Amino acid sequence: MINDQQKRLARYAKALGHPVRIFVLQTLSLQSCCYSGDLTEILPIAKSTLSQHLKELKDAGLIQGEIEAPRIKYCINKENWKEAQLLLKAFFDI
Amino acid sequence: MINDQQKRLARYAKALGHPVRIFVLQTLSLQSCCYSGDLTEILPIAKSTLSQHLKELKDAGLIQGEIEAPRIKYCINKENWKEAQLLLKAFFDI
DNA sequence: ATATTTGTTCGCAATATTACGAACAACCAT
DNA sequence: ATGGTTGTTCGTAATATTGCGAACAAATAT
Repeated sequence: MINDQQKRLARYAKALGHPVRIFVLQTLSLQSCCYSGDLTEILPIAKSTLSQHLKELKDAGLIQGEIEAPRIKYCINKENWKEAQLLLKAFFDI
Repeated sequence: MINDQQKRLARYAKALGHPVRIFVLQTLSLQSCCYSGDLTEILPIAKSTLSQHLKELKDAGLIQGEIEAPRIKYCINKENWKEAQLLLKAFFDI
């Protein structure tokens, strides 16, 4: 009934469905990458909460983390970012 | 910290974050309007569940309902649809 | 070895989401 | 008036989300 494209689009949209995650993605796409600590300094939430939001974005495939001990460098997952962009574009240009 | 645009974008994205709601919006934008009953016939969910999803989309401002007794005609809310489109476009074209 | 930095995981709580069936309200037709 | 159609609302249940602090793990620095 509901196809895979619709499910993937909904999955991406769900990941975008929180102000903090929008902010994180905007930050990442403006400066290509950043560290979790950079975000903790700016955002008025506990680091454990931020960690959950980052996990949410990771699970959705929109970002990826690279260990740069002792920190973790987060970047946009360009491939999936592109897919989300295309799915949303197709959706709105119906 | 987090501005109004980011909140509105997250609000729209959240509304798009379920396959059923994606399907409903696609249907509505392809045929401009439709009745709730049309969707109930196609979708494998209870009518009360569909009603909840429609309410969700209405609360987010993406659709609007017009009484055509005894049915209700649902249409895209073009103004807010446009806003969502522009916010998402700006977001991905960063 | 010990302490510091960085970020995740755990435990908990409050609230939201998703889903269903039954009951209800509004309107039309007979 | 009685019955049929349409869709919402209510009650309930299971699960997910959001958020915090404390505890933990991994690596570096002293």
